[in-house]
Amino acid sequence: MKAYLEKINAFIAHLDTATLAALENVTVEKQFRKGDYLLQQDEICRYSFLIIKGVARKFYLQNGKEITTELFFTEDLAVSFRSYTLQNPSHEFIQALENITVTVTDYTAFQKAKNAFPKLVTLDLMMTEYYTMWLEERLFEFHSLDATQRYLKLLNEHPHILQSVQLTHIASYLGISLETLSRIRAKI
Amino acid sequence: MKAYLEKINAFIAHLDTATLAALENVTVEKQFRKGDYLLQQDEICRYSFLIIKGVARKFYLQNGKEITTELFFTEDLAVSFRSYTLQNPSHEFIQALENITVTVTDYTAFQKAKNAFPKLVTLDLMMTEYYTMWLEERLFEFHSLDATQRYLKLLNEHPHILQSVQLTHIASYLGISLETLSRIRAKI
DNA sequence: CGACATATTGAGATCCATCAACCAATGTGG
DNA sequence: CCACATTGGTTGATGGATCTCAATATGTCG
Repeated sequence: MKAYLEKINAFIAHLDTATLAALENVTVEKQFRKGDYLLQQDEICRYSFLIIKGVARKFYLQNGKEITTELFFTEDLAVSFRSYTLQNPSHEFIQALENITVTVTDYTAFQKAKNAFPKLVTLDLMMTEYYTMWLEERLFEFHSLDATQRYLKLLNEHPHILQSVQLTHIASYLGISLETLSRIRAKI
Repeated sequence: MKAYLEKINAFIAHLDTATLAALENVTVEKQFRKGDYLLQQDEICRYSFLIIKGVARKFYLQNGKEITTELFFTEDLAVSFRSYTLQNPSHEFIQALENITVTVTDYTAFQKAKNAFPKLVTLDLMMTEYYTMWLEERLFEFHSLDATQRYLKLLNEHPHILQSVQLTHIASYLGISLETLSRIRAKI
């Protein structure tokens, strides 16, 4: 599946200059400071954020508790998918966990660019497919792995995660309590 | 989100005749009998199956046990997404749970049609987005709902499911044991 | 009817959550 | 620079949700 990311990057690299220019035209580089919100609940997700450097997370509130649903690392595209796609108010937040650098793409501008440059539709499709496969993988984890296995898999995929994401968020992301995570770690 | 399905149908309804013809050219109607496999493990998923009538399921094997990952009803598109997208061998099966009618679309033919008729790329994107939002919803269920809540939600979304899907498959789909499902049902 | 698949029920074990106490590191105001 | 609050993490005790195994019941179909 990592291979598919390379395919996407190759696809971008081989775009004609006009399409590439159109793509670059709708993106801006931007910085956020640790703790900043890239998106707040009830806002419409009007931008996608490609992480250049740093870590962010996506979460929502359930009875006042934060449920972390996704962690974003370098090369990940941070959006609230549903809000972005439907241009509806989001029930999710996106927050920088460190000072981060991102390239911001405006939804409306990108849609217009897609109309003018059809290859961008293909690109959009490929990126969506990639996210979809990732989601299926994550669903598999919840369906078939216990807490320890999920933690080990995460560690395996992101060996340096402990340096940038606190255990509270990791536990929430794994769908377990902080205490359980702590005990899992103690046992290893 | 149901609204998005309508948007997709409206999009299809308003396609120009040439594109529409191209779309119809790559699909065939077909029947399967109860128990038949639309896709087997290790096969490449070379077709998508739009369910016209009947019910099917997708599952994989884990230590010889069948884990049902998705149930397909009328208007659903039955594919092993990853296998279909990457044209890799599938680790999933797709099986008819009743005698079903589907429209089969050939992957390669559809890709070619997309090259000739760009609006089909947009259609593909929309359908993928729809599936993606569905996946996010399902992930939310695993992340935040207990077994009883998941069952009630499923019943609510598919009131007639008990007539066509046996409890064994429903339990597996919900990520719980058959016994637990039986007890949940007894309590209601 | 007999046979096989499907579902229910009971008992015990296991995983994980919750609540509470405690600890360590960090930061802040006086 | 110290006292103390705050945040993040650990550890212990207990209970609840769910699993597993086994026995029983209820189909369903040749």
